[in-house]
Amino acid sequence: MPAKAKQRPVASRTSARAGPKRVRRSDTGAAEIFETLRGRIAQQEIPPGAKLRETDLAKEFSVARTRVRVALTALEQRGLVERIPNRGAVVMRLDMSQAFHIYHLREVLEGLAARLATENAPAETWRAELERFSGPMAELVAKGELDEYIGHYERLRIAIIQAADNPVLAEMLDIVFEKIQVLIRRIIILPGRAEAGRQQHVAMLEAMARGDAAEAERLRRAGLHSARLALEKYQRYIL
Amino acid sequence: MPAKAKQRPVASRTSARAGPKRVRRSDTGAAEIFETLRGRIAQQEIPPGAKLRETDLAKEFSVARTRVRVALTALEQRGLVERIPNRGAVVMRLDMSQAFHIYHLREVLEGLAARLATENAPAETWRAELERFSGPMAELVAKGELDEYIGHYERLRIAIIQAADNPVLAEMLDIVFEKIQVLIRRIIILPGRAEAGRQQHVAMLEAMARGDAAEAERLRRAGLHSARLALEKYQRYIL
DNA sequence: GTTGCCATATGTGTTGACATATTTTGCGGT
DNA sequence: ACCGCAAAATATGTCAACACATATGGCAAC
Repeated sequence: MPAKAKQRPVASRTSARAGPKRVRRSDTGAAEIFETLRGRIAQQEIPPGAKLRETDLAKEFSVARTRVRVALTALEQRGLVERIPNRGAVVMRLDMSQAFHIYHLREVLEGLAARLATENAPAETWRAELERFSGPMAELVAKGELDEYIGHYERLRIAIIQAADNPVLAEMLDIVFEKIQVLIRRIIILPGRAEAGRQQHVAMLEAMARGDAAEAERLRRAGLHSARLALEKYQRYIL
Repeated sequence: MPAKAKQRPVASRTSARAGPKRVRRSDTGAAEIFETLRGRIAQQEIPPGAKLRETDLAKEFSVARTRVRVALTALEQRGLVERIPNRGAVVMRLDMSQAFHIYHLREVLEGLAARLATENAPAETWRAELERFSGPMAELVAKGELDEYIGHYERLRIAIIQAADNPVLAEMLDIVFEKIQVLIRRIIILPGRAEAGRQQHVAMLEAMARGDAAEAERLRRAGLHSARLALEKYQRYIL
């Protein structure tokens, strides 16, 4: 029974990755490369369609190409890059149909997370968040302070997933989230979307604060459903 | 510039893997090793806790160790094996808590699949399956012909996922399914479970045949919920 | 000036040897 | 007999060179 050694030496880039950083990897060092590239891809530091050359990456990270290769294999398995034989790895492009597919998934996965979180955590847990979303957040929205808004949004999302206490679910949400991270910023700026999302979160948090797990799930799903409809309506302005 | 069509030799294997066999791989040949090992692990041909030695596998498949390594990396990413530095890869053991976590996921994922399938496919699609589950299948259950029962069960599940037409969802269901494949056989033999499952499928198919997507989702979720309860009740007899 | 072909260059895929960590074996002491 | 320690054996991790496929650029023909 090997106790897992905590290792996360470098990598802290500008990126404020919030999700569960624990990724099943063992190959020494390759994990860092994987994480770094994953972050860059998720934030479109490396744009979709860009080629990732093994030799370049090997030089940049000062490692042998083998490790880069392992990292690329991992990225490929996660669906972040596509590897074409003898031609290299290109960053996956997110088309609209896939975005919808992912939103359907988010709907049920985050709904489940909300339900489990409500069931597992004491109801008081959500009081503070509820007040934040009721009061201060409304101002942030009104003032258009979207960065801070997104920050709180993210924190709540993480808290819910942690409270849900289901590692398999957490991993899957991580996989879908890293693919659409960039989309979220574009959806939030859609007309009325930020305020709508805030109100939906307030409603959900009220259900959670009173321990109504089924209703929390229903409301979370409804929220993401409406986000998907907004995406559909304004898709020409987004992608 | 002529676009070259890439054709990949489809590895037909003895194992009757039913799920979407399309796995994002590019490294030549490693895909076959991956698929083979995946099948063996899913069916417990290789038991949980067993060590997978790279050198042995390399000899068995007559390939260099590198390719085995790539395959093992893929298996690791899928959560089928755990790689311990300098000690090798061992087949993941499924403990009860993880089984419950996965069942929670199945509940929402297959529920979503049922809903989408109902929305996408014409209602008549499900007539034949409905009749099969209403009539012949009842006899199979009564006679204890569980192999054939499971076969039809599987076919329907695949058909629903295909009709749902959501590749991301299909992939995730594949990931969770390969982990608990063996559990399903053990659950089905629990007292009254086979017949209960059959009736639940009939109810769901009726909803699907009348195009009631929301109800189909609800019923599928209810079915898997009760399966999870059975698993919980009889867990001492299963693991 | 444009098109098709061939040589060169770049980058990926593969291999085998080497380095390092772990497990096993064997020996001697208590 | 039983432990402990050390050395051999075994298996994994790493690397650098080689083989092969694809893209690039120049040159000749029209």
